[in-house]
Amino acid sequence: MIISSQQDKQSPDVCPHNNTISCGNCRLGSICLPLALEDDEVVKLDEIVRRGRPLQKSEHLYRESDEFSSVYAVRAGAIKAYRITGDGQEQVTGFYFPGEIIGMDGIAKGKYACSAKALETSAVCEIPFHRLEELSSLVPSMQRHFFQLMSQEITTDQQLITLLSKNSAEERIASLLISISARNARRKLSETHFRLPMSRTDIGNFLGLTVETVSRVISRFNKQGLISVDSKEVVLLDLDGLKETANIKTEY
Amino acid sequence: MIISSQQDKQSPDVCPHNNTISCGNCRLGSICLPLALEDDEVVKLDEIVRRGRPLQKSEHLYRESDEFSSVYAVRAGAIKAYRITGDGQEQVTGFYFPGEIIGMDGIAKGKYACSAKALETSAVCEIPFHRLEELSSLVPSMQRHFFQLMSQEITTDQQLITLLSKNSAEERIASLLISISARNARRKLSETHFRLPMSRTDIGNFLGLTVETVSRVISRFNKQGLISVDSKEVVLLDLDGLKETANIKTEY
DNA sequence: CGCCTGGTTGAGAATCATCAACATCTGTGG
DNA sequence: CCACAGATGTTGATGATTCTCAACCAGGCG
Repeated sequence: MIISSQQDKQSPDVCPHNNTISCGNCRLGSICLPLALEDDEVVKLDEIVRRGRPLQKSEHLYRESDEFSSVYAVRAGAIKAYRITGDGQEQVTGFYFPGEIIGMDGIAKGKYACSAKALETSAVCEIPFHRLEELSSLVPSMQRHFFQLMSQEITTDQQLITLLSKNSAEERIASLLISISARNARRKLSETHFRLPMSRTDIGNFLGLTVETVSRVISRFNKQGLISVDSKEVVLLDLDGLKETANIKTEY
Repeated sequence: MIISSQQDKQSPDVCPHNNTISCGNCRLGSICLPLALEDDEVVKLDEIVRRGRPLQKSEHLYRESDEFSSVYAVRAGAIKAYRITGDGQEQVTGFYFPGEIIGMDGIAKGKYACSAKALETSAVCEIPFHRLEELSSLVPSMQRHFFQLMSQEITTDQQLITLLSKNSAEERIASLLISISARNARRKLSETHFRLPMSRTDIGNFLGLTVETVSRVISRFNKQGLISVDSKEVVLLDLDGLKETANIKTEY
């Protein structure tokens, strides 16, 4: 019932009642668990999930080379994963929205391969990995589901590889907007009106572009009437036109 | 004992005695299974692994959107994984050498997300996924190992993302050479003398460069005395210099 | 022998990075 | 409440890296 042992005076803007959320009644369930689990299996999952205090903006969930112990389901907000290159630059490897799982890169070596940082006030469900392994052994559909989640991460990464390798600045940025739009739609949010939680710099570091190029392209989309931008608020005015300029198979 | 029911007149250049190889005596075991399995567990694994006929050069192991059924351990040769982009270009997502596992991208959707094609005469061990799932449920260390393999694939992809996003043509090509060198070393082969199994075009499609650029950079490395090239045969003359040119944290 | 694929090399063009100036936003302290 | 500093974003001018187009060469196979 009381989750706040390590929480204390730290949760200014999240309703404490949220702590009573369980996987059974979480409205993200269908995204984070697209799988048909039996009721008692959901209960088992619930027992291992830890719902901690919310993360403030720019707070770290974990850091590169921290000891790996858990994967996390994003419950609210937005998280970016990034690594620092040999010469000190930041490579953003992904943005994670509610219903998505982060941290699976840590399993291989027992240390996280990326750092994870909140882009805005966020909440996550911590899933201790050794408990998840136990549960996966007992519940085949759980094991299957987790294999699928990891495989999904692989194919997502490969789409990004293709994007970076083959597509122009305009195509990359259009693709990102479409991806965010589609992920919003999955959560029953507007697929045309939303707020970008990340900075232009983050977008550039994700898409392999400089801030200036990101800014220019977004301005251009704005002038062309494809989108309407007010700092981080975006309206996709012409989703079809945007998909055309993205020039990729859009399935996400 | 007899594996060749579907094989017949098809294995011209592989010694038939190879068919007696088992996971227990495979000299790649320590790469493909870095994990301490008990003897009886290895036997169980052996029972589910299918060692089929060899693949001829440019033969497909599977194709994008084929129904997913198995992952494959490369036993000999080299395999490339690739996908075709919306506008018909080829994006190579990885090269797979003996001891490495290919096909895990198919788990998420039940269909392979890439095609896999032999770059030279190759042999693979087929591991039917549903059998692997069963075994993973029974043998915790097996489950753990497979989670780690998938996680490894994720971090490898993320390294490629970083390479594509932040590094110049020279850095990318130097990195690829170093990666191949390191993977050879892991297999107790020369880390300085080897044959590139893939074409210049494949390298370009992997690294997000045109053939011309690949060719030019390789010629330049040759002139600079970093390497010595004779078509596909490569000698890394100055591994340290190459690592400097690569300018990345080289861990693979 | 000659074709065809794969590879090399050159010249010019295009995209994006760099450098620089300036605008805007945020939050802090007077 | 305003002023200011620092961070973040925008816009412009210039330049470098890489792509494109084109010609040419080499080797393998019918």
